[in-house]
Amino acid sequence: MADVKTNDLMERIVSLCKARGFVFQSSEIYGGINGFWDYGPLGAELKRNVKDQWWRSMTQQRDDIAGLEATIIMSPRIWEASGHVHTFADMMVECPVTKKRFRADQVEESSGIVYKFSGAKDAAGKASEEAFEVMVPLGKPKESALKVAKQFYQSRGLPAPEPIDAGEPAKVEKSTLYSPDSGARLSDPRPFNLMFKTFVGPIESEDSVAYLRPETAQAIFAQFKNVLATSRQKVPFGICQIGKAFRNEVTPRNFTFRSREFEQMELEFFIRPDEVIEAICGDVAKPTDPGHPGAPQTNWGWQMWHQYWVEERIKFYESIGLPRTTLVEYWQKPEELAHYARATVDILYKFPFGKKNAQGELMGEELEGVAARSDFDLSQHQRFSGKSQGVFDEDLKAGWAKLTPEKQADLTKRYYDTRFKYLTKTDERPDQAERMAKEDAAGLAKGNYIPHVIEPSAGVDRLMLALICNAYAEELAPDEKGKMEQRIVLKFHPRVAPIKVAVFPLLKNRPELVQKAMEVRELLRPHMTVFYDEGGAIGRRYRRQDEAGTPFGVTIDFETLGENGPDQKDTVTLRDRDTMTQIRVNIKDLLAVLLEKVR
RNA sequence: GCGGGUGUAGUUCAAUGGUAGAACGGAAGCCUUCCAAGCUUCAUACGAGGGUUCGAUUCCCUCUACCCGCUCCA
Repeated sequence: MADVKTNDLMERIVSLCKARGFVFQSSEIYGGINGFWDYGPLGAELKRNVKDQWWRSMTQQRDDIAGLEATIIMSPRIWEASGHVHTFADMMVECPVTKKRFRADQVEESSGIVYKFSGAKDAAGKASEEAFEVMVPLGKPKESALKVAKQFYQSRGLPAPEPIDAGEPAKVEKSTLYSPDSGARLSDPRPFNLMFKTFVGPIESEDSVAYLRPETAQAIFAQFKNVLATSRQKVPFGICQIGKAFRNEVTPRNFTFRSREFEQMELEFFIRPDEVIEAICGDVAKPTDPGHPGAPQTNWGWQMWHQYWVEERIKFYESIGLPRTTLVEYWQKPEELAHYARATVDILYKFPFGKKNAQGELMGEELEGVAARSDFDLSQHQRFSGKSQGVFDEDLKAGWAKLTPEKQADLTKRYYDTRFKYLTKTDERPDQAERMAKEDAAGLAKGNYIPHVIEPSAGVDRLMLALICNAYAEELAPDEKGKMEQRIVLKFHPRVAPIKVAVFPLLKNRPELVQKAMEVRELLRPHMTVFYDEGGAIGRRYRRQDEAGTPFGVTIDFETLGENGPDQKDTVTLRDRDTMTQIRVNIKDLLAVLLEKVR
C-alpha cells in the first residue's frame, strides 16, 4: 500500500466497520465518549469467535491449563501488591517544554535567575497570551532563557515567536517549581492515575475506594492457590482468563486500538525456577535455535518456556488468519523491560496506521506481550497478604535428597541471592530481607518454592482490528456484463468469520427455490451462523456477503430442483468468497463439506 | 495534556444567513436462470449547548467526538 494512502485506507476500513455493523462509537446519539467503542452484530460475532478460538486453544486443546473468570472489581490491596497504586497514585508535575513528568515530591531543588514572559507575538501576526517562566543557572545569559521560551511558544502554535518580557528577572534559591530538564516552570501537581476509581457501597469515602482492574492478570495470581488446590494441576501449569480491563489512557487513539475499556486474554503459565529444574534434572535446557522448541520437556528452564510460548502464540495468530509476514517478534531491550521482567517479547502486527522505520516499512504495533516475570507477582501477593504462595513439589524433595552437599549448597546460595535481590528491591529492610531470603532458600530442601511465571497477554480488541485490517481488500471483479468493477471483501479466516455461510434462492419469485433454500438454511443452522437472503439480484447478494466477510455462499437453483436433469438434482452451488469460484455440492454432503472448511 | 484539522442521511460528498441535494447503500414491489442489471415507491441528516440576528446548518463562543503531529501507554 502506497505511503500517502495509508490514512485513506484506515479511513475506508473505519467506514466499512460502521456501515456493515462491526464497530460503532459508544453512546453515539449523545455525541460519543472518548476511548469507548461498541461492537455491532458482525463485530460481536467476530469477537466471540476470536475469544472462543483462544479459549479452546488454551483449555480444551491441552490439559496443563485451567480457566478462571474473576471479578472486575477486587480488593484494592491487590493493586497495592501489584504496584499499580504505588506507581500511579502520586501527584505528578509536567515540564511544558519537554513534556516529561516528575513525581511532585521528587523534583530536584534548583537555584538561578527566573525570567518571566507574559506571552509572545509571531511575525505572521499570531499571538499567545499564555504566561511562561523559566529558570536559568546563575551566570547564564538571557538568551538561554529566551531559547526555552521560544520552544514553549512554538509548541503553542507560533512558528517564530517573540516572547514578551513580564517584569525584571528574579533570583530564586532552592526551588522545586522548575523543570530539571529545561528550567521551565512546571505544571501544577495533579494526580496521574490510569486506573478507574469507584466506590464500593453507597458511601463515597476513602475507605470504600476500589478500582476497575487495569489488567486481568492479577486475579489469576490472587486465585493461584485456589486453582492449584482444586484443578489437580501441578507446576508446570497455567491459568488463563478472558475479561474486561480498564485504563484511563491519556490519549485513546487509532480507532479501537487504544481504548479505555478493552478485553484481554491472558495466560499465566507457572514454571519451576531454574534452580529447582537443576536439582531435579541435573541440568537446565536453554534455547539453542530460534523457532518453536517442540513439546515441553521436564528440564526446560524459563528461557525455553518463554520461547515456547512466543512461538505458540504466533502459531495461534497464523491459525486464525494472520500471516507470519504481517507479524513482528520484538524483543524488548534491557532498558525497556519492567524491573521485574527477565525478558519480554512483543508480538506486533503491521497495522496501516503504525510507525514506520527509516526504509518506510511498517514496524508493527503491539498485539500481545509475552513476558517472563520471574516469581515477582506471587512473591508480592505473598508479602502483601501474608499468605504463602509457594508450592510443594515432591520431585524437588526427592531430587534434592540425592544431590551432593556441594550441589545443595550451590543451589541454595543461588536461590538465596535472587530472593535477596528481589526483597531488597521491593524496599524490605536488609536484615528482614536476609532473614526471609534464608527461609526461602531453606525451603528448597523440603520441596518448597514460589513458581516463576511466563505471561502471554493479548488484547482482544486489537486482535480484532488486526483481523479486520488484514482481511480488508479492494479488488477488481467482473460485473454482469464482464466489465471490471471494484469489489470490497473481508477475507476473514473461516474460523473467525462472523457469518460462515449465506444461503440464497437464485430467484425469489419461484416458491420452489425459496422453499428449498429455507430447507438448506434449517439444515445448516444448528451448526454454524447462517444468513438467508433473497433480496435483489444474486450478484448483489454475493457482494453484500463479501463485505461482511462471509466465506461461503450456497445458491439453490434450477439444477437443485432437477429441472436440468436428474444427475444435478439436489445439488447446490457453493461459492467461494475469495476466488469467486463455484462448485456443485450435493445437499447431503453440504454440512460435512462446510464444517470441514470452517473448523 | 499541547498544537492543527474535521463534524450535513447508513456511507461518501454538495449547497445555502430565509431550515437542505446527489451518488452509493437500505426497505417494499415488479422483473431477473450466478457476481452491486433495470423500473416504481418509500424512509433517513445539519454533533450538543449558548450568543449575534426578524430569522443560524451557515457567523461567533463553549463543550463534545473523530483524524493528524507531539505526549502518554505503568
